[in-house]
Amino acid sequence: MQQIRAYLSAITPVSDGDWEKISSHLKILSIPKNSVLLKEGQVCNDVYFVVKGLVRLYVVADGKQICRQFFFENSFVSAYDSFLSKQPSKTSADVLEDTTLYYFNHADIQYFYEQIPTFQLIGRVLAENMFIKISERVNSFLTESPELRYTQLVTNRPKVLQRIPQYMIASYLGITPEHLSRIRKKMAGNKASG
Amino acid sequence: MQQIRAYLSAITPVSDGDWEKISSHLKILSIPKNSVLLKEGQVCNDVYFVVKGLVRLYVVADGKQICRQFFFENSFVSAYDSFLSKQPSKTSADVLEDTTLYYFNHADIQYFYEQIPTFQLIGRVLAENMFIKISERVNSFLTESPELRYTQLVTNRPKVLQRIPQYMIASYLGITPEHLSRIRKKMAGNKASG
DNA sequence: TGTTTATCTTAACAAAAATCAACCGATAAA
DNA sequence: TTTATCGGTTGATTTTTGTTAAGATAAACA
Repeated sequence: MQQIRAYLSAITPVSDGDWEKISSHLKILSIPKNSVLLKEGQVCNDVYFVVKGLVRLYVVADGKQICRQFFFENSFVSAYDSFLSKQPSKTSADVLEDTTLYYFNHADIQYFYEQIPTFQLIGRVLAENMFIKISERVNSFLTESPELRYTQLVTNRPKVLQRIPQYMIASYLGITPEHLSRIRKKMAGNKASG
Repeated sequence: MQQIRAYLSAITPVSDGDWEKISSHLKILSIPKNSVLLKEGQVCNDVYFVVKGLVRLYVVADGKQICRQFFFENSFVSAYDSFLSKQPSKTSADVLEDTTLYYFNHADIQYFYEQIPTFQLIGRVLAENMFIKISERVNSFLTESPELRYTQLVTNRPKVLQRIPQYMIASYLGITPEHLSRIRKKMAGNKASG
């Protein structure tokens, strides 16, 4: 639980009183690998904080699951568009390992916004940070080849390589598993000869 | 200027006193077609509101300009990642028509956050909305073909078609101008025969 | 342990998209 | 008016990526 306080404190100081208000609303959830957190069509009513394990957001297109993002320990995750708009989510969520989460719901957060003056600042910075991260993802689709996107992933997010099956990484990169396999083969060859 | 007040009031009520504080910091800028607003490598220090005309954000890759987004009348625009982080921007900005803008800088916004309690809420909602919009763009790259991305653009953002040259739209969709031309030809054919 | 299932790789082929180059039409400049 | 220039189109070709199908590896499980 102190992980969350530390996370929020990095944005703005959290007093003991404020933390009491927040922590008293936190619920904990431990679920095994492959458990579903949110199904497409449901309204997302919760924001999760990953303590242990890993959450995946994905969309289904042409019957295939396409991974939007992976969230590891010490990060917040939600189908935030659905959460904010209260519209049915196009995104689904599940966990790829045995996972422990803290979470709070829409009403909790409304309460925080009303009762904790600095929580507006926290909410803003969290949204800003999400925006910055996803902006980089758009940039990578616009300016980088799949091969470069993969090498960037290797250097910037090694955890993804270590903990997520390759066919899911392929969908995250916007390519087929077969194509990613070829990219890896090609890179291995280059590395050996160069 | 009332456009801005209306825009913000749609998020949360803006009192006369708050509006006085905000509007007294607004600066206006009228610039001709093709003027540069921000060059790659500069730190973005301003947030603009488009009164008339149209702003383009783009990145340069392999010597080519690739359009990230277009902003028409009645919208806020900034290289927001650079603005927030105060790091040199990878994104450039210019105007594609004679354009009139209101703008305020980083210090102005800090002042708003400190002096106007509800401005934190406004900043949060603006960031949330930007996040939701760009999320849809990521989704479109992950799940849609270039042809579908184009047809979606035709139906959802006709202004883009009307006011922006085709080769820029192509880069926005992540394809070459030649390919977009072929997509259009194919669609015109389908329409005639279907 | 052996057996099943999931994941990854490989190859042959097909489709999609990029590249290269020529050309057309409209607009702007001389 | 003539001449450049720019944006768009088209065709031929190459490159990239997807599809299909088969086999290899490895993990999960009885």
